[in-house]
Amino acid sequence: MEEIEGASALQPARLRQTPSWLITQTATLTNRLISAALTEAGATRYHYAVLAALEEFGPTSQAELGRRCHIDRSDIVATINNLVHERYVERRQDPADRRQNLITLTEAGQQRLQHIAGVLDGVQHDLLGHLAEREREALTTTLRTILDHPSNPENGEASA
Amino acid sequence: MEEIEGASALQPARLRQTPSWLITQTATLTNRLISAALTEAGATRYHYAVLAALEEFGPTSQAELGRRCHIDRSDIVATINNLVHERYVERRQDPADRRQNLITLTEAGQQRLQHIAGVLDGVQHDLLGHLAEREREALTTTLRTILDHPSNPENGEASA
DNA sequence: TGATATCGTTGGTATCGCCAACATTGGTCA
DNA sequence: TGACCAATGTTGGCGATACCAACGATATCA
Repeated sequence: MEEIEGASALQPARLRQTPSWLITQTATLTNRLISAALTEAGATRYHYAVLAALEEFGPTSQAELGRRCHIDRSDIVATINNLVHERYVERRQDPADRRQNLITLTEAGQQRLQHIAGVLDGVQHDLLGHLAEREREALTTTLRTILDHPSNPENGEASA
Repeated sequence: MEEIEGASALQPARLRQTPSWLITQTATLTNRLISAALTEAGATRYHYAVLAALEEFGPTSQAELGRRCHIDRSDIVATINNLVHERYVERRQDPADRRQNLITLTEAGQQRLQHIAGVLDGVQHDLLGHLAEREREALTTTLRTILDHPSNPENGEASA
């Protein structure tokens, strides 16, 4: 073992001083852990987002689901297809507006959501378990602040 | 305007209470801003990472660049091809170890790095400019802590 | 009625991260 | 020395994520 793997992996300081870089780097790590856990559970993050939205808001159209979860309409289609196939949601046309599909969470879908949430809790523990409680809270607060700021295109439009 | 775009985009509370979700969500926003800025500049994040590594560590082999920047060997190839074509780096075989290519930063590459860094600074300002200085520092500190933790596979291997 | 907008859907694009395989080269060990 | 293993660069591919463009069907508004 002439060369230790980790020892040669010193990152350029410039990258470690670039917050936006740190964010994406952390997200890469997070995604790796989340994907591994979710893949094992046969789910994706889109699944989790959609199920969570349905639980909280009840039957919702696909377009609305996309807006709430920041997922493109076209990606919602595949996600719903998948969830329908596994009987976690039901898709039916809205009689009041036949352009829309109303997506409904099933009982199995409700349980599915609980299970996925548990998986994510595990990942969260691996990822943030070593942080002080205050630090963890500060992190989520800061991230929410960033996401709610007008620099996020999602927020800029609403005028009233 | 019967329905305001932003108003219907209320995220499920469950997502806003899941730190790992917030991280990836923030990263998505960050990537969107970064990609837009970098695309306009004709660069990618791989370009930035590689140029930064070359500036800091001098001529480096492709494999070593990959390890330092957490980029796969195969992706380094395309990145270097691109940078060579634009004359930002030079690729030549290492006479001391003919398996390796030594990648060298050119003068133009140095300036290129400065330019990209400026672009990223702008994004950073849009993204984090509204945070208090202390909050921004706490964020980078926390993210570095997460990245340096053993939950990151990159850190686990090195034993000595 | 005609113009406009929304919805679901299909299909395509780009980045990113990763993996398998191969030939070349270097180092190690019997 | 020769056999074996490791590292490198390269090619090709895969899957997840995040988009965008366009279409037909439907709804709404002037």
